[in-house]
Amino acid sequence: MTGEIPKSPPRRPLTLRDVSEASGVSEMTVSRVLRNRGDVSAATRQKVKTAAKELGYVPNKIAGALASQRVNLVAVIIPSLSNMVFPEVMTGISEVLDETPLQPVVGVTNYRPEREEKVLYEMLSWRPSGVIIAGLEHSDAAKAMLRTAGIPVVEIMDTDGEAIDAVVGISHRRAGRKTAEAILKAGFRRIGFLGTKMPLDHRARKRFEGFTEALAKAGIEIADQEFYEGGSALLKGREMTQVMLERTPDIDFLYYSNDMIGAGGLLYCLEKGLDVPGQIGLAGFNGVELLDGLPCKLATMDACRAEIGREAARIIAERAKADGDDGGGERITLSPKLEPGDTLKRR
Amino acid sequence: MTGEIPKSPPRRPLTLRDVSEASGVSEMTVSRVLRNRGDVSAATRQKVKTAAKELGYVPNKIAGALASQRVNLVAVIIPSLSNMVFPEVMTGISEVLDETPLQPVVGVTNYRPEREEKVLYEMLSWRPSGVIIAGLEHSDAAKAMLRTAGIPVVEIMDTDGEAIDAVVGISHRRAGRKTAEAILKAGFRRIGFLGTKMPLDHRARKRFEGFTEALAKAGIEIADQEFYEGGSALLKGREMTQVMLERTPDIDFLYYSNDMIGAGGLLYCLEKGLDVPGQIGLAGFNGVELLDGLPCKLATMDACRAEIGREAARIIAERAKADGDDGGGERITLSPKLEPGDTLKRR
DNA sequence: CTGAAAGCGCTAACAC
DNA sequence: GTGTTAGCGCTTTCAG
Repeated sequence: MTGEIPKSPPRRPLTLRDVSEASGVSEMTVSRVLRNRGDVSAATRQKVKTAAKELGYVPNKIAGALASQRVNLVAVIIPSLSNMVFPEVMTGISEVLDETPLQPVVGVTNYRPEREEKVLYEMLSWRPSGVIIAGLEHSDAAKAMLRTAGIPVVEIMDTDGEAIDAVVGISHRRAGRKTAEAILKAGFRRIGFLGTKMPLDHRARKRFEGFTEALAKAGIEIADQEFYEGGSALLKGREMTQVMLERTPDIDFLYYSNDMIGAGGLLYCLEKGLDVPGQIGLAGFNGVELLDGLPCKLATMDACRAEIGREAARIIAERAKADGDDGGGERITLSPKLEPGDTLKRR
Repeated sequence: MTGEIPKSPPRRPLTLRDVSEASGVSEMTVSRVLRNRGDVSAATRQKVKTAAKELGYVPNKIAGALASQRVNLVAVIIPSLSNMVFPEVMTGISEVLDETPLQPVVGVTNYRPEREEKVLYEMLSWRPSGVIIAGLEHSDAAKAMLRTAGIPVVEIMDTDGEAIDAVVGISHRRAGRKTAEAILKAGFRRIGFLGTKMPLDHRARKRFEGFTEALAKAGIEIADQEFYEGGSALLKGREMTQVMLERTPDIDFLYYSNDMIGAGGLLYCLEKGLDVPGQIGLAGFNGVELLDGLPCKLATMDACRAEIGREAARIIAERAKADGDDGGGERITLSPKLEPGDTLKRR
């Protein structure tokens, strides 16, 4: 396509040696300058820096990592980027790692265990300094890899279960329970559940279990339930709500497994002119920012996403600094607050 | 904290040599088996595979990459994860790269050039097989790095400007222009603009420029404008809309620089009982899925996000396979379609 | 089909 | 302060 190459760009990437020759300083000293390591006289330091900049030298971290047996990468393995939850976790992680030499590298599993296993294998083969991974449920092979990797592992989001090493999260069972208790206390009795079909979203499942368990304790059963898969969550929330209200007209509360479908349901109820929460109450889960812009505030429970990211990163950073000679097995359980908004309190 | 280590996990990660000794096969042959390279007898192949699995060997890609001078990583550099747009681009990229040995690695710049420069430097130091980077505006240093890296570079999202190598995107100037033309054609005349304050979001700026340019051609000026920064976009859209409607009551159209604030504005107008689009028309930009769940469909223009990701990945993948001996400089301009929805056509 | 030798580009550990 | 010498764990190349 293109005729001839204009200015021939160096086909071979530059090496330390090139900088060494250009500056008349030994490779070793160049290396020292570029890493701010050891004492180098201001004069040579300057010479080297100039030469490196002029050549446009970019160090080869591959060689550096192999020689030093140190990789400043943290593997972050999450199920998805497309709901607002994981980007916020990432924000928390970056916030902390930005203060350190560590750098996050993200892998996405799409909630599929085989995929998780593969992504994990791939990332571990780069010998990262630590792993932050969503959830406590992993294939046996994945668990084995994490255990034998010999690096800090922080499982995040969920604390209901056995951890491999450290954990930072909330109890989703408890979150479900607390929400149910608040709903009952507000006087609602005919309660419907709306959620994702995903059998692999263990956290949604645990919330559901905690929820039904608390209802059962009060002698109440879910009055109706509806699940969805794919598509626009807002639209699905709207549609499922319509279906449920038509199928079970005497229902007086709708618990959504996430805020997005909850928001869709809320918009639907409002459009239909239903009295919220007089006639029907609603609650979601996550505490997404989006809710602030809705006509009325959906009850929700903040999942502490940024905080979880920050804590997980802090654990990795501390252990990376301590270089393995300290403990491990930290367990941090955050307590999500129920935010009743305008859709839960019966007036 | 922990007492004594239970089963001592191998402090030293396993090497090819460990597998070699365990299987009684030379390192070289083990390497061949593990990479499916060259001919190896079924018998030894089996021996090696078993040994590797039993030991839980994970190859060291650092050493592999250094030796082979090949890294199957693609650097993807984007401004943000927290609006729906880049996650969708990522989806497109993954979709294509999943069929190849290449793997995307994401870096986030938060719309800051210094940050972009640093992230780019960091990623290039891992010697990736290609770079996909958002936008055409980069610091001189960043441009120099991209040019001298000697790997395929695809700049995405935007085609209004000079490219370093390949480009895949839409013309945001044209998008702004087309939207303005449609608005004028529908009969609106007192038009307000609402957007982000970010001076560094060049694509939003170009849309704005194209928009005002098309209006000017019809002898019309923006009647009012309002900008925001940070916070919940939905809420900001609502607030800005209120401000503008109060300040400029005779306004008859609101053009939002993104769908999220547009959705907030739409909800506000609907709540106020305004006749949309009879009394006031609205339009956003991006074509986010969320709009499907709104009470009425906001006019928008699809930014072809997934498609852009797919095309960019395809270019990198093809050139990686061709190993540099082919062209470069591809230029793909996608044409976003205006989706008039329910808020643009005057009835 | 299998193995031995020679690096990949850098840094740790010592000399000077 | 600065230079020298060995590798890091793998793959390339070339011999059997």
